[in-house]
Amino acid sequence: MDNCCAPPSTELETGDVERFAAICKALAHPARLRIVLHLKRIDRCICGEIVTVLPLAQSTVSQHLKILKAAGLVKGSVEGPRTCYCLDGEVMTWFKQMANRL
Amino acid sequence: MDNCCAPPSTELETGDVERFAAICKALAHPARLRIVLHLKRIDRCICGEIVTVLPLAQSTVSQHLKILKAAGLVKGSVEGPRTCYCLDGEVMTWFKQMANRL
DNA sequence: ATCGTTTATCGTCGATTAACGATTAATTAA
DNA sequence: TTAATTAATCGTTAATCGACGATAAACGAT
Repeated sequence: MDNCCAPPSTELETGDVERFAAICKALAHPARLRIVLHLKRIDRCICGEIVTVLPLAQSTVSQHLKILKAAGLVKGSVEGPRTCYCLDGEVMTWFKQMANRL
Repeated sequence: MDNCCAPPSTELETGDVERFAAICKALAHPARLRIVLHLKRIDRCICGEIVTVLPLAQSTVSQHLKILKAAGLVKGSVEGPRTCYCLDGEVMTWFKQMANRL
């Protein structure tokens, strides 16, 4: 209505709102946040290692990883009997940019 | 363990993780995100106006505002029979800073 | 082919969330 | 004082979440 020529901070698209909310939802649990922070620190690791770090059952950790993956924050690649997880840098960056527009 | 002298991005405190997760939870609903965006645009407004903007019942909007207030993102001041809401800039800033550390 | 390791999925349970209408409380206007 | 306006709270309902143990699936090693 008035910021027709504002370059840095235009209004968020409708789809962006939904996606940002979905990512927030994935990050809204302390255990999942810790998983993300752990993956940031060590870059990549398998599910089993996360299980040793968190006070949660293996199935619960697997569930949290599934949620993070569904939100796009995390990528998983099967390597033999194990699965290696890492952050998706692009999605992380997108999230931060959106957060900065709030 | 190795970043003993890294100035910009030290590890998050335990309490910070909890708080960040709690704020994410508050932002994890599209309606609440829209409320935050609306408050950013118009700076401050009463509950009734938000009701006209969102396709939700008055009681539902009031609940969402309560959740945003509990998370610290929003402040409300009673002005006669109505309540005026606005964002808490400091909390918003804290959230963005934490997000940038992910 | 079988065993051990690792991870994902299933089923269950209690707790929490989201939404609504109805009601109550607070305040202004008539 | 009464009526109208505005917002918060209550009570209910269906749906979702979070956690777990048990089980199944995938794979490497023997």
